[in-house]
Amino acid sequence: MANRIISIVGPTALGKTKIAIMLAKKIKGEIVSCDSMQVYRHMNVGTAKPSKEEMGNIPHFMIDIVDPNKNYSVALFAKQAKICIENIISRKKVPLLVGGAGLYFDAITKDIDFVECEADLKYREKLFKLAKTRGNNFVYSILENIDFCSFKNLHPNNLKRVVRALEFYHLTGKTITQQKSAQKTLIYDSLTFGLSVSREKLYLAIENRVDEMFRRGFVEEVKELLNMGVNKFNTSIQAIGYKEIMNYLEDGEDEKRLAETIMLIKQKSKNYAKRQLTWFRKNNDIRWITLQNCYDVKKVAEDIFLQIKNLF
RNA sequence: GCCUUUGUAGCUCAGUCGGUAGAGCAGAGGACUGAAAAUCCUCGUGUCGGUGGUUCAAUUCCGCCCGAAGGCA
Repeated sequence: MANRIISIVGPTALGKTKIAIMLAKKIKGEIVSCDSMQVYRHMNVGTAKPSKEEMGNIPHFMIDIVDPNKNYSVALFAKQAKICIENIISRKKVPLLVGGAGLYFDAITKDIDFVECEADLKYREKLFKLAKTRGNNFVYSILENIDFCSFKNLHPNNLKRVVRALEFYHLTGKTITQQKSAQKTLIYDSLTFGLSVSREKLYLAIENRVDEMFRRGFVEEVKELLNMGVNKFNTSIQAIGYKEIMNYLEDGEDEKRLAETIMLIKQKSKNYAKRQLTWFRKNNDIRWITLQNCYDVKKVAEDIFLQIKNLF
């Protein structure tokens, strides 16, 4: 029997973090963040990371574990998060997996088996250049004879994935398709709750959250990152908000452009929320909780508690 | 008051030498196995500002009206 964990997923800005903390207090839970950007240190405001006070005395894992000028990946996340979960279980506490990063979530709950395979940046670069000179279709066509299944599934313009599929074969001699089919049985049995609201309310909540981030010093946070030597090639700065503010700062500050930047960030966040929903909606194991009000965090925590209290 | 420019999709704008129109963004839906807050795919009928006129046919040409921007007085 797989180990039981509780998960809370859903689009950004619905209060997953707060709900998880409330729930953790009721069931002796410990939180494992499932977020691709909260892993970075010094990125607090823009990732809506919970503060020490908000965390209360609930232990949090997979937050602040890597410097923003270092590269991180799902594979590393999966490896480290599983260790965290094991430790929590061994302490007889309940692991609460919380976050909105779909692939990261699947990596844990579907136990994706990432074989040892570092990135080969030079090979990637070579393929990208090839695509530039000879076109996306040319690189795409290379894949046809190597991994026909991926070839069929990928679109030629999705260069990033086409290149990754080729890179994977280049490094391991196996195809991504072969890796996918070599699934193991699941280690964890996740009882997963998904949060949702009407699109209108979701978008409103996102706008409010972005405004709040700027009140809390989002711009200053980005400046500090730049001072630390973080640059546009770091994965961390690709987070929504960070790259936009970085562009804004490059041309000198100005009130009108700041307003435009804020608008842009709101827009990108909405686009992202939409993608998160697309990811989670296809997951049939999720128990959806439809919020009437985005700020009624307490009620949702109570609701989830009622559904799980008999399990522990 | 006069002159000029301008009014086309929710927004920014193309375009039609007269045969009722299309991009980007937004929006909606979808994909996703080592960058994933990334990357990518699909979806475009709108009184072409209003109203008269010319014409077989006007969003396109002409007149008038209304709105916007700029210039001259």
